[in-house]
Amino acid sequence: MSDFAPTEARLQVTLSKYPGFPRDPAALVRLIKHLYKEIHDEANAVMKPYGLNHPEYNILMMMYGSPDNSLNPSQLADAAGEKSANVTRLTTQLCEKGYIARASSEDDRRKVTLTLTPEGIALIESFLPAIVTLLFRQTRKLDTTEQAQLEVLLKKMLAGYGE
Amino acid sequence: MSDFAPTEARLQVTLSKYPGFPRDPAALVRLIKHLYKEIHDEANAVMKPYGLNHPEYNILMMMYGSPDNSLNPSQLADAAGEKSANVTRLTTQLCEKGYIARASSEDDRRKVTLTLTPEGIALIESFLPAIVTLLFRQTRKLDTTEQAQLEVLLKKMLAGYGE
DNA sequence: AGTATATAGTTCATTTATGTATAATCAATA
DNA sequence: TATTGATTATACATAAATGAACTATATACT
Repeated sequence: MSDFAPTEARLQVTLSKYPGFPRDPAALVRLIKHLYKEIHDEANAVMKPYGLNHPEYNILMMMYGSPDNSLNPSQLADAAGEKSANVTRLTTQLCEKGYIARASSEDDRRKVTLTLTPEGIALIESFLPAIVTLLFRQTRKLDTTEQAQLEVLLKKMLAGYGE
Repeated sequence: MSDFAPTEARLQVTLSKYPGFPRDPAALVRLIKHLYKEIHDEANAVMKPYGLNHPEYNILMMMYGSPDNSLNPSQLADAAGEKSANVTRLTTQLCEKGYIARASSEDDRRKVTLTLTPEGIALIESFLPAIVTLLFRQTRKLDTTEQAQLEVLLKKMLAGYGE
């Protein structure tokens, strides 16, 4: 189990040295950091047998979450939280593997349309059972009410960014 | 403001294509991913004037959170959530900048003791006001009760990992 | 004591991510 | 319709992170 107690002890020490340090906000940020690290590492481990890593998984799932299985690179960057240069690299790899296809848009020829191929969709549906298992495992300490509460609070916190 | 609505729409589409997909766990994981990205980017921006990035900030703060301002590389790796090879690189940089000092332990000569220098402590205390401001800003949408609730729920979720 | 096993940390090769510059296209407007 | 200013995506150089192999020291076992 991931133990947060050492982090709390460090926050106490920090507070004793620098009394103005906001303990609770810092604890939240550190918790999110820890959780993200676990999520990232575990997703990487689950995807490895499929020859993918976590960012590639994200790219594929963002496209799968689109009604027509396709997005532009900039939409993908936004959806997956990747820098655009990184999206180019990741999608190039996925194209080379045959999971997505590139096509230049007709309406705006600056744009590129990326679409999941049938092989890409088949791949996604082959790894989704493992992902579903992972997601349940990662949230199993929270009942459905707590999950809903947590979602509300995280959304609220997210609303404080970039304004 | 960071908008989570597109993510929710994508989850709906995913659910329609693959009904077994667990909507709420996936939403939580994606929220944490988004939040971490914001935290990471904003911390990088705040630290840039001090010639540091987010991981370097973390290293320094983990040491500052220790009573004697010192930790071993392996403790640092654990505390900051970095791989040990990365800790070597980051701490070497911070040593070169004069913010921390390396010394080999006396009791166990395999171990290395990393300690904040007076310059390192002075640097930390010079950027902490900006960090405090950032932390308040990042959590300003949550009142103190909500922050406490969120902390409880995140800790509970974190407990589901690595068991 | 002597040998195996484990641990701490670093090094190095490779992979992954970022920032900046560039090319192509579009939109507005003078 | 030419010109200017955005926008979209990519290329390229640089930086950061990872995994695997390696060195040195400590611990356990017989």
